[in-house]
Amino acid sequence: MKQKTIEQAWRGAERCKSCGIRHLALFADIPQESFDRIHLPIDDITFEPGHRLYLQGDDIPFVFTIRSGLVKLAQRMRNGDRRIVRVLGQGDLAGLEGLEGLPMDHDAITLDHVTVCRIPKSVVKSLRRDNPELHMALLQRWQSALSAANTWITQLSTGSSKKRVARLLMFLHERSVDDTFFLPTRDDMGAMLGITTESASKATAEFKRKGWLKTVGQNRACIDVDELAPACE
Amino acid sequence: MKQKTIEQAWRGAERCKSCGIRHLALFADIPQESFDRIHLPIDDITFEPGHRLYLQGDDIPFVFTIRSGLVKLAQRMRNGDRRIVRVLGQGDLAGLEGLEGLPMDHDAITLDHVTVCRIPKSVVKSLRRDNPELHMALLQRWQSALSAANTWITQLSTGSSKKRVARLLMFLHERSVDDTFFLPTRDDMGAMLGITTESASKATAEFKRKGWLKTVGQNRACIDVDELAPACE
DNA sequence: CGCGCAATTGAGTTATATCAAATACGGTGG
DNA sequence: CCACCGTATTTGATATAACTCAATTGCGCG
Repeated sequence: MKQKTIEQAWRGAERCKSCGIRHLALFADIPQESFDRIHLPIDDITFEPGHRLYLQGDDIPFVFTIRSGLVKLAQRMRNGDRRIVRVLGQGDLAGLEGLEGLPMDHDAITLDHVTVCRIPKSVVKSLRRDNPELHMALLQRWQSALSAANTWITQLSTGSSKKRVARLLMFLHERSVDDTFFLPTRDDMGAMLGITTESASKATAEFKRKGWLKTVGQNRACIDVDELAPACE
Repeated sequence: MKQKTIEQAWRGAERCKSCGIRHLALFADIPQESFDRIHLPIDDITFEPGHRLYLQGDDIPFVFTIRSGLVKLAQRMRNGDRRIVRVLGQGDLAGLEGLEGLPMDHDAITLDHVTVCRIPKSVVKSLRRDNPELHMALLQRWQSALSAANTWITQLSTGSSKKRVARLLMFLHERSVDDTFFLPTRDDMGAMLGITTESASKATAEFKRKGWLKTVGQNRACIDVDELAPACE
């Protein structure tokens, strides 16, 4: 269970100006001049799969923008069961509740190789003071997180196990940049869908047998959307 | 299917100053002077059970603060299934996504008798311009909505049907002002928990037989918390 | 009193969980 | 390079829980 972290810190907000996903990122509409006033460290960091950005109960002084890769948000319950409540992808924000001074109510763990921007709370707060654009951006992030949570409930926690797996595959497919996407372990799939590992495996295996799902390399896959769509209901 | 609405509009924001749940409401920390500058209509409205505040797809110019009673948020899926994604109570906000100019992604329907404040978007926006307190309040509402959504997934969409019902009863109990609380129809319980009406009924009936749940009048009930807690796991 | 709706209950079916075993796979060390 | 080992996945058999369908009961209201 060794966890090695590869950190490639770029120290400095000037990188934000030329950010490749700036249009998706938190500071999308912030004018250049605002950046010039920042001298606080915004780090660009790479993590390998399984890295914990933060854990339930943590009180962290950062917000993370996902630049690439997937991050799972999981809650652990008293009895030891865990449930993945959401998966974040490119452009999503992790650790928003920290801005309100609240401890995290979930673990945030990388699924695959992930690059993030780690932004100190203080930067967000100081920019927020005089940038209505950032405010709007924050509210929009919050809103999209909420609507994603709704989707998670209606699409991924409802219906037969086969339907849930089919919908999860579509969900992952839609969020992918190329035609392949990250295929979670059956264990994680179960935790996302509220079913057992075995049920997730049986559904996945069946889709593979039918040729609707093809694995590519180790952890990636692609789907035949037209064939799989009916299975989503 | 006749819907009668009892509207008792109080026209005028000056009522906010003396609002009984001001400490819970959206404008909790807004200074008095700010209110004095508002001459836009904030209405105090009473609805009977089953009233639709808004429907999925609607584009409404209001935000609602729940003053009393319960409101269910439900999403309808293509195949006709519906799922209740959250229940709002005193102090919660409904229709937040309208502030971002988005259409509603769910229905908001009163469960019991409900009183709300109906606040025009324009009021929120104009107050937001120069009131950092309102910004904070909005962000906090959003955050608590998100954390409620997480709870909904981990507590009410996971485990056996009996566990889900038990957790729902605890959830409703905790949010009630007195020792009794609103008991939803078995149909709504099913839509909240992702189980069938019959399964909800069987669990409810069993708890009643065991004396852990007692119905009070038509739609209300109270529970023996100590007895029911173990059933939540 | 009887009507209509909601809740409850029961029997039979089906899907999922559970338990157990076999297989595939990647990484390690000889 | 290959054999081996630990882990993840797949598969199967069985038990159990939930769904489905149908009938009955209970209750408020006209």
